[in-house]
Amino acid sequence: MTLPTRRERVRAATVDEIKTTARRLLVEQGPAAISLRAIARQMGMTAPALYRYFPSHEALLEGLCGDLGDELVGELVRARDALPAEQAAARLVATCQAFRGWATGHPAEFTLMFASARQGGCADAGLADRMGQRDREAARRFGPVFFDIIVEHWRRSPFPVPEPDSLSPELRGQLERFTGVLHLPVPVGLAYVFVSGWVRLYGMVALEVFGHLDFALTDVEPLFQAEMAALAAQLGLPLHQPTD
Amino acid sequence: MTLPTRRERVRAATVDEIKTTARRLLVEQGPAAISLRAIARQMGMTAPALYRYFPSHEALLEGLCGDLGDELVGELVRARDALPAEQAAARLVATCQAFRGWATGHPAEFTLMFASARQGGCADAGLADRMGQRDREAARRFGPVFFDIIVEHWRRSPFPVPEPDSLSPELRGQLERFTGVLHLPVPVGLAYVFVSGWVRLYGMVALEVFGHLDFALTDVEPLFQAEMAALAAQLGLPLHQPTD
DNA sequence: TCACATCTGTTATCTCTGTTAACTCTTGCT
DNA sequence: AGCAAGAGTTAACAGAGATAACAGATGTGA
Repeated sequence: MTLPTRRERVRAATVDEIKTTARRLLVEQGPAAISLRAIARQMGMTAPALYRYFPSHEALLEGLCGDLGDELVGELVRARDALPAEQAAARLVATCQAFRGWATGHPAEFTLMFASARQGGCADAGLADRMGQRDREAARRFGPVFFDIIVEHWRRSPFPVPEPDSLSPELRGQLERFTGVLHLPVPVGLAYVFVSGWVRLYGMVALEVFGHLDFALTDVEPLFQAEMAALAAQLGLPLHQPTD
Repeated sequence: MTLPTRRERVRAATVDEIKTTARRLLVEQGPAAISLRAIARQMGMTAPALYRYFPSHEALLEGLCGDLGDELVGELVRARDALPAEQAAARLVATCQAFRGWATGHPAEFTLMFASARQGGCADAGLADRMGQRDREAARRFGPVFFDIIVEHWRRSPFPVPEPDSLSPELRGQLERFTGVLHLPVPVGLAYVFVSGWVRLYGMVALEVFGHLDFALTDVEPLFQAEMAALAAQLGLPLHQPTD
């Protein structure tokens, strides 16, 4: 654990400025505007200089996505810790609202992080690299945040979850492996509640940000509140949502 | 209603070949490979010739998305009509499975259609144009397909839906406007069931295609079957899913 | 203090992209 | 036959990512 040298410090600062500039271009002019030349121009540099900091344009975007992920996780944690640990259900709802708030407040960033095709599963395994697979661990980092809160709530005040027998063997096996990896002594039904809820949360937020709900709704807020109320009820805590 | 002239026919055929070629490039080499020059090369033409058929690269992608939408809607209708109209709940489940099947079978196409940011709602109204807003009516076309089936099922065998009073005034107002536009004499609760279900379906399929579920599941199929069973149960018809 | 090596930036250049203008040839109609 | 519209070409421009070769600055050890 040695101190960073002076060079390392200015280098880190430059890396940070590059990503900040890239993000400003993303927000102000869209993803297509994140070009090495534009970034360099904004910084008073020339494009090839950026290759001293990132090996490629794609690597720069990955770095940006990493920062965005850190920021989003920070928002979620902040929302969680704003409420006392005893009110775990309220914490979960607040964290969900923070997730939606960040996504709708930063649609360009959300799209960059979440709207890329999967890694495997295609007929051609290498296809994902050619498609915009930015942050392979985007959801890998946010899902667990919610799961942790759910587990914490369930420990404090257990609520009914599906019985193991009510799940198909294949699904139960996968969910058991998931909870097993995390070394958490919780019922599989809780994992199912989590995954099912994560699907609902992501679906609603993504549909809203991508504008795929405005064929029916002009404002997603009421629907979101209703779903949050349903979620709270499912967690055994009928929550009267604050009309913020 | 006049017959298409010979010129119009060969022109339509060329337009079709352009979109087919673009799609092949998309599937084989990713979205970045859909360049005018690559398309023209594959067709034995030069790039500027394509401007006789599409005013811009973006317009070409929009046209492609339109075709993909037609294909997907066709798949959904085919899945629906493969079952007798009396089994409306089974029809709905089959249509959902067709949706997932097409999305997972055509991840590149699905991403192109559904993973673009919204039109309005940004601080800057013109931002959406700079972001990849391809088919503004993508979801606008698929949602209603599912809603029609739900309405049909509800007419044949009404199942319990949320009471109007259980919905917040804002949400109820929006849902009433939605059903009102469609001139369908159905309860608002049915619209809520639809929107909520559409969120779950889209969320699950998008998470699967984008690879954002593999932190917990290696195969989404069992989860999907479970959710379909839950959906069928909600519709008043406990459906024993076929172990395909 | 001097010398050497590393780091950070430059310019020049390559191939590729979307796009436009100007031109040629073919097709179809009068 | 003649003429206009359509469909294709080549040439060119600005901008993209990426690489190589070069120029100073920075930091380190003799």
